[in-house]
Amino acid sequence: MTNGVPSQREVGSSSPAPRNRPTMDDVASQAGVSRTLVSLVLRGKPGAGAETSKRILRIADELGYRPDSAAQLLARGRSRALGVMMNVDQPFHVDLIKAIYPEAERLGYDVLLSATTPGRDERKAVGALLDHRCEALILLGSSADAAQLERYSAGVPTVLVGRRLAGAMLDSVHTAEGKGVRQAVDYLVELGHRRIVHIDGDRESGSVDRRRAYRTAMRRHKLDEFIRVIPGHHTEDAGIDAGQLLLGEDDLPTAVLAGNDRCAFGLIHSLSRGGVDVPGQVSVVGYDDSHLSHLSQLDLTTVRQDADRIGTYAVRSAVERLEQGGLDSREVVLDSKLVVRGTTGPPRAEH
Amino acid sequence: MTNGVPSQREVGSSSPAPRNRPTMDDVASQAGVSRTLVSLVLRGKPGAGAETSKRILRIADELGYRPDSAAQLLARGRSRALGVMMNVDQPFHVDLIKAIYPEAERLGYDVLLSATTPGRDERKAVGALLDHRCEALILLGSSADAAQLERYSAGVPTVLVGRRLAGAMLDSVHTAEGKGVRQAVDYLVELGHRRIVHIDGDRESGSVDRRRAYRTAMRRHKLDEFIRVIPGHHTEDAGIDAGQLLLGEDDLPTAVLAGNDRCAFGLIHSLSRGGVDVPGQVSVVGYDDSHLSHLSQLDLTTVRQDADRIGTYAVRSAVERLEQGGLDSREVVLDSKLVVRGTTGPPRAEH
DNA sequence: CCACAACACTGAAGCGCGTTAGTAGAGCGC
DNA sequence: GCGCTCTACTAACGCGCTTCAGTGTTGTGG
Repeated sequence: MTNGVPSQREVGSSSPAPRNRPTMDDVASQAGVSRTLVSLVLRGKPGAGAETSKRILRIADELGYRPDSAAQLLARGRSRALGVMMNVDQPFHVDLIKAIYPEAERLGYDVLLSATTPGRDERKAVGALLDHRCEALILLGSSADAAQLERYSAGVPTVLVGRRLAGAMLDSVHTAEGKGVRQAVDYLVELGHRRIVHIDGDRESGSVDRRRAYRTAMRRHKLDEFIRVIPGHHTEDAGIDAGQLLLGEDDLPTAVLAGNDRCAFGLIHSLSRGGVDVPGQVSVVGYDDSHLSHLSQLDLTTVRQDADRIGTYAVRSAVERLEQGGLDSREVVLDSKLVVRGTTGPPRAEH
Repeated sequence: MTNGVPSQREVGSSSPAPRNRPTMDDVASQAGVSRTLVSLVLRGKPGAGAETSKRILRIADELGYRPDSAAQLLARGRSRALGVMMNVDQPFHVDLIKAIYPEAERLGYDVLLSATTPGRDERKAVGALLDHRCEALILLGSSADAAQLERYSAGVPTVLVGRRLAGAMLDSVHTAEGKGVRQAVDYLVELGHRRIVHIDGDRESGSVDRRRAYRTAMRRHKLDEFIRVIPGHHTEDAGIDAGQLLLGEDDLPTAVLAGNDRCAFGLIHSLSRGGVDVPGQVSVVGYDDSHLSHLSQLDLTTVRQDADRIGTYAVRSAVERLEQGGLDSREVVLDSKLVVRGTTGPPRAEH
């Protein structure tokens, strides 16, 4: 059994289970009442006698009855479900999810998760959510174009998380990317850095703003001539590639602003392998403060986004829009700030 | 706008959108045919004329019609959806998800994701899946007890991933934990290690087997007296705690077998901070080979589980059970093997 | 010219529930 | 005894879809 066909063994035989899930009618007939009454009792509406109520509840429990959400949806015309699209290997999205669940539950909504993966693009992921009649869409790190987003938004309230869309007709929640990046640049400049490079995140969420903020901040410090953006992505691989690129050049920058933490990890990895000390020779700053950045010897200096608040506000936006049918699209901008850890330091002495 | 109330600005006004999603009836009346026919055409069943077919398809497209999966489920009595429970911050689960989606799609099934988080336990997560009438359950890293699992399994085919349940009446897919651990121990012993400690994963998936395999392997090498299991979890924090514990003792072991990669990261982190060199003074082995282990200077020696194959087999198990109604519960055991990288080396010379 | 099949299509029932309108009976005041 | 209000309950419709059992029309062979 090296690496060929997996072994399979029979381990007993499962019950010839009935596999029939009980319906409301089952509960009703068991209790000797009408289905309507069961429905009332189960939803806590008034109108049933105390005795009967208790009996119905007991029987429902005994039978293991669970309301069928599909039927509920159909009957009441709404699903009470929020659809959340995430990129399953963006640790920051994971942090967001953790904040989204409790807030949704608090407000009485279900959460439907749909992940993009290599091979499962946004359209598919969102399509799945729509098919299940989510009442609102929360898109984490969408890279869809404006037209596409408008289309979603026309059908169902849509909240864009982690990205801003100029003049769009949909809600968005994101951090003040500009501020975080500016802080990072200010800090590096203060340490004495001038040759500060930025690895960007292509079309991924927040990238545009971070790129622009980087340029602006550099200019404010009169460092126009040192502005340099290396095209990248929000992945470790992109960081590695950027590292290789830099290693192949004559002259390393003294500091790098990565597109996000993952990219920073990859970069540090390849720099270290290339014999370059971080932060001795090159300082590295990440973005997100995903929980990995605190750990391992990485100890990454990064720009913190408050996932809890972002997630919470995203849910609230969606729900408010749903329940108050507000007409104005809203942009929630949360604060972001630099967290200084161990991957940054004064620039090396230039040779 | 430091860290107080987030700024909110109005950014325009959304369309007073109709927000009415088109139904089959809409398509039917537009096309001047019956709903039945629309249903047939949209599902590619024969029985409609070529012209009419084309027209219906065109109109459905123009209207942006999407079948309502709730109604479909109700009507045809099955959801064609697999429910997957995952722990959102277990990177290994993420790898599994990536394999599950395509295989499910290939077999014509939807995937419903439900995450456990701190504050959202397994019951809740599985409950949500059941409410949506998933036809089968795929549980990644469940730590539910046997009784609970039996209960799930009685209602709907259930596949347990990453864990084995002795004599249970449900399918399971996992790696040969024993083999991986044995390889790791063999390797360490071969390098000359004797004081090999194991940090376990409490009740988390695979832990029991790994713990037992560790003990067995140690005994086979006549290292009974060095057997030591430190209670832990599959998290970085547990690794950090274990590291602190070890640092506080007189005598460090020469090698540690962590419960999984995350735990290994935490351990390495705290050892490094404590001035202990890895692998110079202590060798560390992880478990999972989650994609992080290749990266950063960690370069973790670990036991590889083939996420692709595990995910694929999990889906196949569920679907086969669903479609062939097989009666025997089956256990799929996949191979696992040690991947040697940079966190292991010969033991330090004992003082 | 009739029987019969093949084709293109339709009507109606029903999935499990929520909801609206309604009923039957008890209690009460006068 | 009448009208009234309450309480405790039920019948029936419809959500959007699939499916089963047809219906009507055309073509074919004898």
